[in-house]
Amino acid sequence: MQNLLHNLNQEQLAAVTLPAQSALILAGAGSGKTRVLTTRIAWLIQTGQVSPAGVLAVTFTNKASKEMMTRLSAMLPINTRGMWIGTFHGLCNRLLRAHYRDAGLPQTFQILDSQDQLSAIKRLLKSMNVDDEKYPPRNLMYFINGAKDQGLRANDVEANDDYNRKFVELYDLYDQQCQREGVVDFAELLLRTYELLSRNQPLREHYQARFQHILVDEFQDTNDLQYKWLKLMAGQRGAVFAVGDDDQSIYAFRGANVGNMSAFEREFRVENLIKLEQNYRSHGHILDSANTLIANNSKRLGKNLRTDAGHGEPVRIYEATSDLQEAQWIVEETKSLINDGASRSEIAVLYRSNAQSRVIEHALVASGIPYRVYGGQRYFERAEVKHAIAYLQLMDNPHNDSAFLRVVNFPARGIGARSLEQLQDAAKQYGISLYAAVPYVAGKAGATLGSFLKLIEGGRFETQHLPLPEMVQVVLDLSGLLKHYQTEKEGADRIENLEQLVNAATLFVSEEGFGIDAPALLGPKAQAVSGAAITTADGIEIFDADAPLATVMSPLSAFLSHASLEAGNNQAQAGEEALQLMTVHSAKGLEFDAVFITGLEEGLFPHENSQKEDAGVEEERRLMYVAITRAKKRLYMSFSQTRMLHGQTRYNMRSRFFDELPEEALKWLSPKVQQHSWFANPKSAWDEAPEKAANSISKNFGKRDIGWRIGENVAHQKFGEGVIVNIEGSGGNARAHINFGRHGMKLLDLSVAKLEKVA
DNA sequence: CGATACAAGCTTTTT
DNA sequence: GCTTGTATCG
Repeated sequence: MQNLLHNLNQEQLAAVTLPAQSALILAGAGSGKTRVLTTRIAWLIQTGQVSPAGVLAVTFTNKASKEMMTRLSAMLPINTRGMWIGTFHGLCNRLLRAHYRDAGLPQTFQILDSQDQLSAIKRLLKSMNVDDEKYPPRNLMYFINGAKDQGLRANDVEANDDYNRKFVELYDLYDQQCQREGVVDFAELLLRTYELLSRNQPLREHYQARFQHILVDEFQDTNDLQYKWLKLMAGQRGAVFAVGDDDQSIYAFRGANVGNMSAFEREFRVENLIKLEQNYRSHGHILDSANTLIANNSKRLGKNLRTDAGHGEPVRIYEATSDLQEAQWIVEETKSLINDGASRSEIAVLYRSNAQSRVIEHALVASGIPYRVYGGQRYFERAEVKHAIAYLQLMDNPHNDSAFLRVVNFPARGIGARSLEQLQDAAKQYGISLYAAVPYVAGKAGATLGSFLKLIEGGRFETQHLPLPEMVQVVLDLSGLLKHYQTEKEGADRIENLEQLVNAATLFVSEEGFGIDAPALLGPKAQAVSGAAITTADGIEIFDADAPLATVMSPLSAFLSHASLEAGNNQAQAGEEALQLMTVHSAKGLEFDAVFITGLEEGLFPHENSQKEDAGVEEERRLMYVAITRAKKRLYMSFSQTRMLHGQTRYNMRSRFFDELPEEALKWLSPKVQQHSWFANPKSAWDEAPEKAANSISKNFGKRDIGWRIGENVAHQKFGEGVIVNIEGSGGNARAHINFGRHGMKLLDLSVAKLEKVA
């Protein structure tokens, strides 16, 4: 016990040892949040207040839940694998597998990832003859997910016009299609579980009694449904220990509701609100910058980070003439950091949007600095892996039409659009899956389809008693996927990825505790061995969704869930010591010795799409706050006068966030005010497109007489500072397009407008 | 049925 | 500027 609690500061200790009531922990960046969470669990168990089985710990990412289990294993001499620690989705999957009948799902229900969901929606629109120009599939997906994230079914959604009524109707049809195919999307996992527990009192009471302590990580990221889910799980007695930071709420765009924090405080009658404000990560100037910036937000629970480390170095700010030059500068600074002994993996380059990485990557390649970009394609999302998975899905649940369509003619086996049209007609006519409709197709098409059906059924028969990895290997061969890629020129990588799937299966089997006998648990027997059956007073039999997973689902079903729920690492290039490139969003939760925040320009960061709503800019500011607080020792910020975006050169003003930082913590590397001539940069115009450059230069020379230049900084009485983006006309008729940042783009008559030069 | 051409789109993202 | 998705040709 002494061991467990020593090294905690006052605030942390207070949080860890709170009584068994709901509590809210406001944990600032770098304040030891995960430590408090895991120590709390360990302390509860060690002091005998709860058994490991009485703890439910919920996170958002697999990474976070793994981290929690690892740390907990180090603190306690127990097997954490059996504990209920996981993501919202992972835990719901487990519950639904155990109670699939009550939840109204087939035992082998499968999980759609976002890709699958979108294609399912496209398929629905097509079969319903809906104009996908008028009702874009993507919008329908947002609509459906948005509704589900609020806990709303189609008939709960209010629609006030025909357009929305159509969306609601399609939402309903989409749900029907999923039900027919035995598939659920991510939001459905949560909603189904929520509905299951709302509806089924004995089941609800069972879990409510079981989980006396519920701990939630990153609480600020919960959406409405997750909040309701927690409320339901906790019941009247459960103690919810919520850890979060309202200043780091950056996922409102996908349904996260920071308001859940204050709602929680109220509705869970929180008596203990503890703030963790001691920061162990960043030096003073960096922290001051973060604090000063975030103070500009209005809706905050209120928190100020402090550090014992001194001021440290000032925040370095650099103004580049072009995005190209900004990248160049990053390379130079990185080189000198490495020269001074910095480790490449301890340096991060952050940007607001992915498109910005290209210029930087270019410069890095040219200079030979190894780097790693986060956010690329993930293992289970690769086309060839998805194909292999689709074969496995069909063997486990043949009614999954998405899987069927993905591989029915891949590798090519002569089943074209015409055959499929016949098949789809038959399926629609009888209201059955494509797989089930195959016997209804006559002629040659029917025969070819029939042989595909035999392929799947043969595969299932052949592999039914094999351990999972061997099953995967057989499917790779039988499907013809390996052969297909062998004949393809660039198939080597794909074959390697496919072979990797066998390894992934092996690893999965050993990690999740599916022993060699696991296939014996397939089918209805699975429940009989769980040994956790409960009979309630009303005689309802309940099987507790207890670990190991092997007791509630077959290895194949489990592996397929795993593939959907954990798409795998998204690090592009693994291996050596490399510079870290990522969006600010993906940097959340990470820390680095040195951090570059790049592209700090009005329109980019804060992003233009966010500027319409007030709440939008506040979220951008929180995003900036997250970015700043990633840095331990050194922080750079940069912006550029010109930037290529969507194939066009844009002239941006520096971000408003610079005006919200404490001047005394900053050091401007380039003069704060500089001549804004793009002639000054020999690379920008001349080298790239000689013709274009000549044009704009002659244009510019032509405008000399008006006294204004493209790219020049100006000030307007009403609109404030802006940049001249373009000049049209000449002499007394000259008009200028001026980007006033937060006031937008204006077209002003130069002979009339009262403009001042900003030196 | 497969390969190639052109148009449209384009913040952030985990599960 | 580049990627993605569909339309058309062979």
